[in-house]
Amino acid sequence: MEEKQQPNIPEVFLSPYDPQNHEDNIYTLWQESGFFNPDNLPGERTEKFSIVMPPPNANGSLHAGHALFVTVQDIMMRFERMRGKKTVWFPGADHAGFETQVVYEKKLQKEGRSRFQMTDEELYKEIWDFTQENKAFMINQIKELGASCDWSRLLFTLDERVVNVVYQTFKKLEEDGLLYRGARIVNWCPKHQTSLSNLEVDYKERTDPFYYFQYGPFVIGTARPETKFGDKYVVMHPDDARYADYEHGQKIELEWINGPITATVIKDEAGDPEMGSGAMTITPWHSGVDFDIAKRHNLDYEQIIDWRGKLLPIAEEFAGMNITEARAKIVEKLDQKGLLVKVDEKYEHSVPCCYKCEREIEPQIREQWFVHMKPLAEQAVAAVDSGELSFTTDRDERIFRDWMSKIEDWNISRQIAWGIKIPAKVCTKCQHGMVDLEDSITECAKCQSAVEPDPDTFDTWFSSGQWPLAVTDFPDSQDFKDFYPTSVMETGKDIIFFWVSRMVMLGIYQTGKTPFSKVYLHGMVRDKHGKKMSKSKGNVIAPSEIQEKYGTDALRMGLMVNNAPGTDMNLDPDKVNAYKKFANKLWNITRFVLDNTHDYPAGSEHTPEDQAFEDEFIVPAVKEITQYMEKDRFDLAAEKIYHFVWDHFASTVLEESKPLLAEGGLVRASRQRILLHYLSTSLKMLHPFMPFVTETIWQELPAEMKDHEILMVAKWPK
RNA sequence: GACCGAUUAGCUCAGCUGGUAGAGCGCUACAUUGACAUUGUAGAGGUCACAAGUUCAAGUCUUGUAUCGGUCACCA
Repeated sequence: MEEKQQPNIPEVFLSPYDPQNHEDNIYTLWQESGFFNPDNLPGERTEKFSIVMPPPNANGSLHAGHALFVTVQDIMMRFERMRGKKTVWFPGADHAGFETQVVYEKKLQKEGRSRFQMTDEELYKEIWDFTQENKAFMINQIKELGASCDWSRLLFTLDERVVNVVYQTFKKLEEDGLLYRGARIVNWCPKHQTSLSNLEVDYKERTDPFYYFQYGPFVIGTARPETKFGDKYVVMHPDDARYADYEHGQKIELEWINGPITATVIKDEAGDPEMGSGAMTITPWHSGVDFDIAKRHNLDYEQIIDWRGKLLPIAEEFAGMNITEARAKIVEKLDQKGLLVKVDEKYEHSVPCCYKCEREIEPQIREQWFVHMKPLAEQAVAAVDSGELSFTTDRDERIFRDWMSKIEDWNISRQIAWGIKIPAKVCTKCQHGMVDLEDSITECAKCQSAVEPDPDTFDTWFSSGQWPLAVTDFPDSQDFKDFYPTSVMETGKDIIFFWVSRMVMLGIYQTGKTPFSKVYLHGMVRDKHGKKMSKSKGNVIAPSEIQEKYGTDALRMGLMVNNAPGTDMNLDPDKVNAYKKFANKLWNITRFVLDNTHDYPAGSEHTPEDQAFEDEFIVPAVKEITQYMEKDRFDLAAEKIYHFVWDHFASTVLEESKPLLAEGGLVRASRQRILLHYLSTSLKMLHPFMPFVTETIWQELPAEMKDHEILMVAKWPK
């Protein structure tokens, strides 16, 4: 009884583990050690291991998805660091072009302001200040998650180094004939006043009326009567027997919305005889399919709807109306003229919408920069074929190949202020575009007319696609030589096309090598019932709140255990709580071990029984866990360690040790040795998952137990 | 339209190359001045969606069916 009041343990173990008391200090310890930086790591390290962090958007606070990727990548980093590799994790922050501008526009709206009342320069300046503030906040949150990244290598996606790489690539694409500027159909968002890439368009299911109109001798169908003012071509399949009497190019006089017009018959394979009457009119300015037909036959095209979604003067009495208002009135007028044949009220189709505001996309023709993707995609696929690039699941590889096989040219121009300026001049007369990094071009190369700077910015993903190059400081730096290609790209499966595929293509394009040799994709983090987290549902789980309540280590374990890679995972606070208890279990195990080993005679040998015990249990456990780690099965490794520590170490080894320790002599010493070995092995294997509590305990252990004074760089057990 | 995934305990999910099922939470009973109540012990609860096939043996492989979910493409 008396002895219990003076246990032989550091005082800190007398009360339960409290994460709040230790996490900040431990992170400071790591940071001050300098070991986040590969140049400072102890020992000889030849094999390299590097990860480029997907830079979080500097426009808000971290969500559960961030917590997941930080955890997964930190586990990879800590594991490889302990295995003696020269490790570096490059952190970053993303200006996130359109995303951030949308966030900021909402903020402006709340304040009763609008981006359209400001100059681009004013807007840019305000968003800059906004992101810098968020960036600092966000970096702090990443640190709180325990991220062992090298902050001396932090990069922001608008830093000069990034801009330089992007400009060099832009120039090279032009020189290689892979870049063109042209008037093409783009996805135009009338609300955000910018074009979007195909990936930024969502298709929404709608049921709308579908109208059939008498168009001269033909019946044509449409869901969009408001685009039909300029339709003066009627298209049908060349083999459609119903229209055999009509010649390609034949002119037909007919009555249309605002009076008589002359229509021209066009025979084109795009006409689908199965669809409606088999005849259709086309609106090349506002439809991709129609645009292609018009190009094939060199037809005229004219803009019907303006950039804000209102009808232009060609609509005569309907000019200035927005399209939804005009639609009903146009139908009414055609009906009065006896040209409305019938209406199908239940026409189901999907319409393209802006992925941010859900407003319908209005296809428009606009001069934009495009990149020819096919040659780039071919190289990317070749890298997968050769094994230079691999995916952790076959499924992801198939998805990647499939997308590459039907890739289309990429519109990289955006009409937003918040982004990297496109370094180009545009002819004021013929619209010819010229790449101009030096800002030295003063007249059009084609027609010698005056030029002006291209007002547009790059699609964020065009610069993000070159992130591994910028981060490693392509082309001449030591980092580039040491760490490119990086070891693994770990990111969300939702951006495999947006980001991963573009990095692969542009990385190979610039260096001849894939930017990373392996792709590990994680799924979405959902709430405990598998529902998507959203502010409107009120089920958003903020990582910081979980950390405050259960500790960072518990959150990390909760995100890893029982969550197979690549699948969506549910975050349940009760599950996190289980790992808070686990951290405390480890804490109390340590308390018991230290209390019973203070008199351990250093260097004493095992009894044969204890040696056999070690061989039978510790050795295979370490082997199995290490194999899981090597296969990126952190979910299985975490669970295995959990059971090793709780069910085997605590419940079995420790309990069985109690009588043996009481025996004294060699039996006691041998058992002490086992307990110490179990403890240090457990701490090491658990460290990648629960870095804070394991390092906190490590700092309290006697020096003779450690192969390095900091657990983060201690040796992974064998 | 094309492709993909899922269907395992009350809930949310693991289960690798085939050998009669696991985790967390929840539930029941008992214990407890003991390293730890952020505990321990014991227990209830699953014909692993359905059908057929391969096999000595299938949650695990093959085929089909049903239900749910996702991605891509497209529509005059």
